[in-house]
Amino acid sequence: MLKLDDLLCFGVYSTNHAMNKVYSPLLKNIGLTYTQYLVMIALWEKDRQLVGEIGEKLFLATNTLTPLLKRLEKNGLIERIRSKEDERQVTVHLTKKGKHLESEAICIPEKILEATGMKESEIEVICSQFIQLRQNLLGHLK
Amino acid sequence: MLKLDDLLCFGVYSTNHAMNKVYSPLLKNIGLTYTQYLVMIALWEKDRQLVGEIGEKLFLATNTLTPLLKRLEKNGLIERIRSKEDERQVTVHLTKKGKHLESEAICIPEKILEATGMKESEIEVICSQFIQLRQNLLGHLK
DNA sequence: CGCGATCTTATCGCATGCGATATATTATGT
DNA sequence: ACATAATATATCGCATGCGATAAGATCGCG
Repeated sequence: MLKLDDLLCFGVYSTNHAMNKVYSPLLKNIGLTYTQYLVMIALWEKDRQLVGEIGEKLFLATNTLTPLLKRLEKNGLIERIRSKEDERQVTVHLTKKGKHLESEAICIPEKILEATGMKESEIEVICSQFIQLRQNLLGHLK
Repeated sequence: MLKLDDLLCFGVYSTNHAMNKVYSPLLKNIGLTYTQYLVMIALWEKDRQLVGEIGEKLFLATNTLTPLLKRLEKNGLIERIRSKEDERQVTVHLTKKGKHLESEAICIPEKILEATGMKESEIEVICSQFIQLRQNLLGHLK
């Protein structure tokens, strides 16, 4: 018989939800949704990226990203500029406001760490297990 | 500096996505979405549950569940019946078609196990760590 | 050169999730 | 008994995710 609590997928699913619930109030303070936060982190790491580059890092396609990026643009955090060399491509870059937001976001990870109730060393182990599992799953799809 | 790959949350988020990608074709065969699958598992475990009971197990509120349950009802897998003793409550129970669907779903977990590329013993350890993390996060919210 | 294949982004429809609010019913305190 | 609070479900609006498809630009091959 199928049991909910025995399913790895439900462990991942429900943990993801819990993570979102913890992030939600923190991100609300800086006016971002969770996915928008991930996009901003990608851009803080490296400014001026193509839509496709961002998608590759976040495992998201343009059907999710294009509307999301338009909302970030409307909020004045990024700009989307279609490339002149190759007009298929759209480069995303941070505005001054978008760059400045990083200083407000920088305190979030420690609050999350606290909420996990785990030591940093434990987190590292669990995180690498997640990544391993993710790679196995994605590898199996090919 | 914030780095995407160091964030536990992104590990959970992206693994959840990968899990969904693996499940998607399997669930399409039996005509369920992933969340619908979770609801059905809850009902296969125990038929006749209140909307609220299902929500508690899946960590979902009625704003998600009510429309989802209506779709399952429209597809003939469940019935929703408002209780006569307490007319605030709605009991969800499986139809014959809904019960029968379990036999088609029963083969899914082994396919998922294969896709994880891990041994069952490993899965158990990882899964319990996820659940521990989830409990910590949820406990921190109170 | 020309034209079909490929690439890059955008659009559409549907199903979650969830904060906020509404509605109806039951419980409670005086 | 009756006003009020608490409970259970439903509705609404918005932001993802994603399969399918479209639109436009570039590439590649004959």
